[in-house]
Amino acid sequence: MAGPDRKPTIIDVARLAGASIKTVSRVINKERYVSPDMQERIEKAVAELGYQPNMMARSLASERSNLIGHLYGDAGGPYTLEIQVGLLNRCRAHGYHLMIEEIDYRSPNVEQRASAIVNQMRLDGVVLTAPVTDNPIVLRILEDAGVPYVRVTPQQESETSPSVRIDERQAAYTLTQHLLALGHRRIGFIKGKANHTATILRYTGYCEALTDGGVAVDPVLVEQGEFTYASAVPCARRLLDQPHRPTAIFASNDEMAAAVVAEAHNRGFSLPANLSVVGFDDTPLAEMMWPPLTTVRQPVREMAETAADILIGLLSQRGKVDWPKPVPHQVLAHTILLRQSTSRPPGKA
Amino acid sequence: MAGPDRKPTIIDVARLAGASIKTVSRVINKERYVSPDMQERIEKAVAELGYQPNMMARSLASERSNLIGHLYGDAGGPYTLEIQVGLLNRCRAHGYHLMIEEIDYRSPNVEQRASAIVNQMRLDGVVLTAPVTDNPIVLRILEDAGVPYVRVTPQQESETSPSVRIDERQAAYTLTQHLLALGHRRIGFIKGKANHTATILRYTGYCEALTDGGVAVDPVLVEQGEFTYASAVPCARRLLDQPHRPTAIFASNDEMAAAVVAEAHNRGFSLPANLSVVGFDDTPLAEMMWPPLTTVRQPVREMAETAADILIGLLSQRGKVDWPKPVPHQVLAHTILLRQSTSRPPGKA
DNA sequence: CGACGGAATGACAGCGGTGCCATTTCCACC
DNA sequence: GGTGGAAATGGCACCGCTGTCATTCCGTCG
Repeated sequence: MAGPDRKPTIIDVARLAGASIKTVSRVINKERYVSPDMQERIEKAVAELGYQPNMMARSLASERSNLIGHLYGDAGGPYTLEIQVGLLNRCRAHGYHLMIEEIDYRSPNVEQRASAIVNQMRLDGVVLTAPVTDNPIVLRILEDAGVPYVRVTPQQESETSPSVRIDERQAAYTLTQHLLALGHRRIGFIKGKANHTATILRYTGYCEALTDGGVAVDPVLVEQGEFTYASAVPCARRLLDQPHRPTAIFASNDEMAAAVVAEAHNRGFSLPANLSVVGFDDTPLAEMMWPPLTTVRQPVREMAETAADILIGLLSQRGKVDWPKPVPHQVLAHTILLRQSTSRPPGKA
Repeated sequence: MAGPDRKPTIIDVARLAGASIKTVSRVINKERYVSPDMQERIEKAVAELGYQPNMMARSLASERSNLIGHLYGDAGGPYTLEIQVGLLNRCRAHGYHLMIEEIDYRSPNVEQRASAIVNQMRLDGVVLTAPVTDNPIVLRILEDAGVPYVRVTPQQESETSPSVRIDERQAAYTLTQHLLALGHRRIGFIKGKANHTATILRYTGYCEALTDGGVAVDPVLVEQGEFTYASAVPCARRLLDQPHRPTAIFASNDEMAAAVVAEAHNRGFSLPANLSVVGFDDTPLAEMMWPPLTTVRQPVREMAETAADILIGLLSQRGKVDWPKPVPHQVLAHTILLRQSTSRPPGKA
């Protein structure tokens, strides 16, 4: 109980176990060439002292920080949170710690900030989520610093870094087909934020499904939103107030779908009888709203876990060449969730 | 362009600027006693080399990690995310980095894990959110390690650590009063997870308001939920299927309120005409559902920012006694948000 | 004019580990 | 019995920075 007040160091352990610090280090790091006897003595000493290796010292000496960073752009949403949960799961399992950094990708000093994050903290690896995934400055900094990174993004697969995604185009295609199959012909669409890759892919899927189904894409039925509830309200209004209004609306994410639903309720429509609505993402909101929303589930958590696995897998074999060729790309399965916000269009019972 | 390949160190800067590394260190740390001339030379050298101090080395030498941890229990929800956004804001502003760690407070090795997090990473300070705030093991470890922490929790204020909260009892009281003022007399209540402090306080506020308003608390109208949508579904059913059913329902959080709303819709009720519903927290869901939910807004982000401020404020004056006496406790203002899920009870127009 | 105090700078020893390179011990094998 | 090599251990420099304690260089003051 007496003993020195400060935290025990490896030296204390070595002394107590009657070994050299180097040998203690070996035990801590599970290296080979330690006799069972010695190992036991050292482990006992560690336990007795409650010794915990100092990460800082470890990192300094070994050039490995055991830190993984999550760089993301828009603070918000359940998406980011799910990503973190997934990352955390894997980090914990593999002895890494997670450092999260929001980065304003529009700000003029992204460069400075990204560089500070990466270089000062000496992150071992980084996971990027949209829209940071598309920022060339950030990517360059990571490349320059030689920090491996994995991107979680629906974007075009790249030669230089691994990525994890679902097939967003296909998902949107299938979801649109579902509406067509129900008999809808006038299907409104609310796009996401301009320039986001997801926006483009989801819209493409919608267009292709219509075309393949023999329905022309009508620009009057396409609105530009920004992935937020508020942004979708005016879109929903314009769509619903048209004289010849759509019988179904495909919103590019669940939040915007919620806005459509709210506007429909406001007008006294009964859903889905008067109007079918579908969203995208399957955020918690989707099943909490009324009627529960037909949408497509993106396995966000699994995607994050996969990203972490790829990253950690690489880190563990560092010293090799940069990336295995070809660079790994994972496409995870999505799920179309048919809930109660869709039905046959009015008059086509 | 040529130059050494490795990242520049303080030594390179010193050499280039013709100064000692100690002086460079002074400039980096904005210490006093550096001549303007010297300062300029060094800053120029730093810029030229793109020098970034190595946090690991810094931490090791200075015994300060510039790391703040967020320890939380239940992965989920917009709450955790908002907290992180708030913390991140402050961390960024003050040069700290945020390390997030989920900790399973029920697991048998909480102790080991909490200790590992705190001691290995040498966190400078920690912010706790419920329900980790109430875990004596974790608290003890923090105390033992001498790591200052701030709790974001409605719980009883403690002598030993600062806290940030809103007056949950009062908020619930006011919200209940609102329902009473509208003319409701049979007001159902769905409690949160047992043993959570918030659960108790919200329920207490409800009971007190009823009593003060001359209405007896009817146990038939009180259900036990767990703060989740799913847990509230059966509660809502029991409440709504009673022969003499309540005209209003107070759910202990927004998610559970959403469940009530969904069940009401299922029964073809029109809201709020047939049933008033209120929630608690003002999660994004509250304004995205239909009808938009009357609830009480907890300024979660500000609470996190306040917690961070308290913590950082303390860290900056380290070397003093532990905590200033008395330990700071902040109570932030909540806001009752009257939206469209409440109205006079049927028949009392 | 010498003493003295503050400003400006530097030397050097750690902080607590790991990497690299001995060194010692112990066998197996010829 | 000599020898080569793997197993087991230790010594020590060093990772990149800060804390502590000189040291130098003034300007001021009695």
